[in-house]
Amino acid sequence: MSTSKYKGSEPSLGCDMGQVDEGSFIRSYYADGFTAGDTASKMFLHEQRRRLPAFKHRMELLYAVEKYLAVVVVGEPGSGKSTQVPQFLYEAGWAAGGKVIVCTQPRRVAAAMLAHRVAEEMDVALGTTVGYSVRFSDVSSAENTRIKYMTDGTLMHECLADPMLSKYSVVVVDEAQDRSLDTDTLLALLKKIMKKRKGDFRVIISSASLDAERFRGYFETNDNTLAQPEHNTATILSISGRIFPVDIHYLTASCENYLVAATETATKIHISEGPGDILIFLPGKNEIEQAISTLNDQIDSSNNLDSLLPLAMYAGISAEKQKLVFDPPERGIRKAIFSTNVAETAVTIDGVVYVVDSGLVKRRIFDTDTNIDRLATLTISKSSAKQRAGRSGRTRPGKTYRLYTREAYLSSLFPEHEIPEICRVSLVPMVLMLKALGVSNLVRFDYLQPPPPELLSQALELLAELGAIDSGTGELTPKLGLHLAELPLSPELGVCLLNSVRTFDCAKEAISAVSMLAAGGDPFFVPGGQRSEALEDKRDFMVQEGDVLTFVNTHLAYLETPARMRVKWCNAHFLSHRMLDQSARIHRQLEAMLARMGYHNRIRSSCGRDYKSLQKCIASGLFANAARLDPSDGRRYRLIKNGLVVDIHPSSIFFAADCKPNYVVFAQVMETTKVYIRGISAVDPAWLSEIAPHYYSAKQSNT
DNA sequence: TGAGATTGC
Repeated sequence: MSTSKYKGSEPSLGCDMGQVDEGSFIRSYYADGFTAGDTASKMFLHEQRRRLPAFKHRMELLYAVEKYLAVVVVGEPGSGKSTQVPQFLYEAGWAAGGKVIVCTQPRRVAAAMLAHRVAEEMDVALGTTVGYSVRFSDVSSAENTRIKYMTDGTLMHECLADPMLSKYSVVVVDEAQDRSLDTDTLLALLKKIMKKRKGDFRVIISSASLDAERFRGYFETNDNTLAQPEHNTATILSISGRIFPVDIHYLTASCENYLVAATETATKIHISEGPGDILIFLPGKNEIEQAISTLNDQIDSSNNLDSLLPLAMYAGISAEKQKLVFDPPERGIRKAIFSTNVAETAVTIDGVVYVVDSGLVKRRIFDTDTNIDRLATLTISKSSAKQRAGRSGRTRPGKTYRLYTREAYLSSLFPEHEIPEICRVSLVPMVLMLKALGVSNLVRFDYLQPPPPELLSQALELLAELGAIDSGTGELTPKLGLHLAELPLSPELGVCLLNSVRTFDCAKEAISAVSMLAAGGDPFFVPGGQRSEALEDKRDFMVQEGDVLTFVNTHLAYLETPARMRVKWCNAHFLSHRMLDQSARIHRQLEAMLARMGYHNRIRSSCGRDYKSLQKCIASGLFANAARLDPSDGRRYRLIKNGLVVDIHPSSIFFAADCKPNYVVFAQVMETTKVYIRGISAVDPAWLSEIAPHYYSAKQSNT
């Protein structure tokens, strides 16, 4: 790199290499297309397996699992731990007697890909000896599957039906360093199970970073009736990875505008460095679109940037655009992929040799003073920065350009780790799960890391308001509370759903409403060039009662469209097929769950044109999210619970309406550029006190 | 009046 802005490089950094490492195998699986029956490829796979670093530690691992109840495996990326550890356990007999070895992942795709890979290595059909089970797709057999990949959320929910996880002999919790709320909750449950199952159960915690001692200490117990020969119950095992060096470059002085710096760095890499794609980490979609448009202008006005191709990558991007990101570029073309942190862990893009890191991320922060989520742009942690850098060295030595100084990086501005979710998100799902499993004292519960008390009390308060927790005993209410723990929904939406079959007889519409809100709401997209056409189309679906009924209308129209026509239909109406497809899957799952809960003869009930019962049903779950039009202003609202002034989100049908309803309930409130409410439904204030007298008699004085 | 990070049951 010729630029003088950067200096020095750091000693090489642990990062991915693997020809067969976990992350990139989906590509080898699909692209190379070698099949399990092919002798040459079988030998190739076998040979690859033996070359993995994990293979050298096979005996050591099996010895540790024999001797200790909990083993923390520290394996660098590319070590093969996620594919090999379950196979070693299987070969050593841990699946004997019909027991199952389960390996959990934080993300669905990872679970599916790993199962594909391991089935291939073991030369079995997927869904037989090796399978996986994630939301919406169970490719496993209750009789035959011995190695099962799952998401940690799925396994956690299995505890409701089988609290001792009695089918399983070993649970491998992979990627534990992610510290998602589900992972932390699952680890706490596994510790309880480990103590109760007296020696016939093992937990393996697999983590990439240096949190090993925390995990080991957590699983260590002094109960010497549990451990085999010694008094230890937990140990640590390290597996080295395969490492390509990554050169890290820092700015010599902090930059004023990171977007300008990002595009400049990309063009300089393009002009002065060898082949390889560039991955640029930016905090959000807006920043990405802005950087790409700047870069496109530069490409248009310059002769030597012809072969640079800017692309965008973020979670909500269309399948079409996503394909461009993953497909290899044409010969002689270099991709410059501007991405959010999806590319940090969730997806792997092959061919990346250069990384440009803005050092920023957008993250949701829950403000316990106002009970409002804020989407804030924050400095990443040092472990995130290392993870991002590692993305440049997956296939050969790489280079990473950090758009901040080395001094800044080493300072406390960049924290060592991300704050784990248990300390910063709503704890409602965890509280429901623990209560459902009979944990009565949540404050004194044995967590891996105790959550802040404000978050715990906020969750308990909300659940009590909704009637899921008995405020006298503090236990889950027998029917509502337990059902809410089972449903894959926020408790507010869960209450809407259950009330639709219990009281309001509008299940058909309510399932649609809840599925749409659970899938993220707003299915309408408004492309820059075709604003008026898109808004015109949206008007056809609009219902004046509000966004939620508009979503229901759209969802029902989608379901009535024949499956093979749906993509086309969505494109023609400026609707997100991804979102509507997701809500249709949720819809099917919720119908099935209601039937299993004994409401099978109520799930077809429909309110038809009687929108009032549907609106009341929505309000019955969202009553605490109520707002009143500010009469002095006529376009902003005040939250009834705390008087906070909020704005209508521009995606709402009420945003541009001349006459706005006096009272509304909403599905979400979040502070971005302003405090916005979205997923809005008009209500009659009399319904609120009718539906939730306990809530509104107490709060009356505030309004 | 003017807009969005990400994952999961």
